[in-house]
Amino acid sequence: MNTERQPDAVDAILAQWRRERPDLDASPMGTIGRLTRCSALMQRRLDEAFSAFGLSIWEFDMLATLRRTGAPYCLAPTALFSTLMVTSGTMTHRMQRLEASGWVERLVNPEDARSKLVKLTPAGLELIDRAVEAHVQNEHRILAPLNPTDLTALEMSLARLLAVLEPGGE
Amino acid sequence: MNTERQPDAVDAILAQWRRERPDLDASPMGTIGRLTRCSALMQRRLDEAFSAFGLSIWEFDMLATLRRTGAPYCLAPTALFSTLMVTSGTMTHRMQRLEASGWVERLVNPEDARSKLVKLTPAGLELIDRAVEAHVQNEHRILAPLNPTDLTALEMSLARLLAVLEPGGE
DNA sequence: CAGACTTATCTTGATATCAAGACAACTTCC
DNA sequence: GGAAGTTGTCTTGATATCAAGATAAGTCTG
Repeated sequence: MNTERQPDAVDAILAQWRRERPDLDASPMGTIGRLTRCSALMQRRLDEAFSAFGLSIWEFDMLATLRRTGAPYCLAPTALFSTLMVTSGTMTHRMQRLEASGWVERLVNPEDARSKLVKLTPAGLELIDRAVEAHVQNEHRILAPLNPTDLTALEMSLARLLAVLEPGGE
Repeated sequence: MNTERQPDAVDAILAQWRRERPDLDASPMGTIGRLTRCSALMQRRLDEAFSAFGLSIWEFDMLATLRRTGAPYCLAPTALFSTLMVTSGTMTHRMQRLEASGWVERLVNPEDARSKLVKLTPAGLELIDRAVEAHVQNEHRILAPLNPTDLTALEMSLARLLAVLEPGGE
């Protein structure tokens, strides 16, 4: 495998730390710095596709989570905020916004009166079905510059890292 | 290289999409989903180290950026918000907070009266020098479960992805 | 079945962020 | 040197987020 590459912004940061704090082994800053930066830049690229549908990232995530559970596209708030890694208070706010936009509705939960279920409306279903197509196309476009070998290596490396980071991941 | 692994949360999401939308090739969702999730989980792990010093992530990032530029630990606001990928308004707010905490001070810029330079105070320097040590140790600890081969592969994959995503990256 | 505990959600108050616009200080170009 | 354009920062107003606490509904035990 070819290991040559052009220096990037993170290399410059590492060089600064080597000069200022030669006592530290800052190598993990390179890995983690690139992870953070890749993720931030990726979110911006993804947002470009969502905004064409008038959706922000969190709106897309909410609707997509409901969509992929399958008919009747309905979940309890706890399932949503656990999956999406936000607090219950944030979820309350999000549900109110999406309900006001007409993309979800709240239903009485016959099995637990503490919950009100969240369900995609027909308009929400139609919207997310179109948006997810554009989203997947956009993702293909973003990753297109990577050749299949590099893409597979990236996939595998991230899976390994995720296994290390995932709560309960051993 | 061993390519076997246990299914993770992202695999489950991909399986849902295959069932619901078999017409879509959702494979990039796996890569990008893991990237996003790794980054989010990583931020939480990093935050644990910062909070021991009473610092939030953005406070650490600000002080560390000033620290690694070397003496006199002084930058113009534009250099800071460009590096840290936030808006100028956010930077104004951050500088006010750090100044109130006594970790930075604002100086007249002799070369450009539109700027007031931001500089680490002695207290800020002392704090970030301690915090960055703990931070680097923490990063080593987080990545320790990865063997050297996997770590190198991750590093290389992220560098390639960053080159693709970085504005002006070709 | 009643009290004690647990769980699911919502409320409240504080913050951090951005977008857009205001404004003053620089720079360019006649 | 001065008008016109550019740049660097701050202000304003709207949002999204979290932590911590409140509240109501479910569950468990004796």
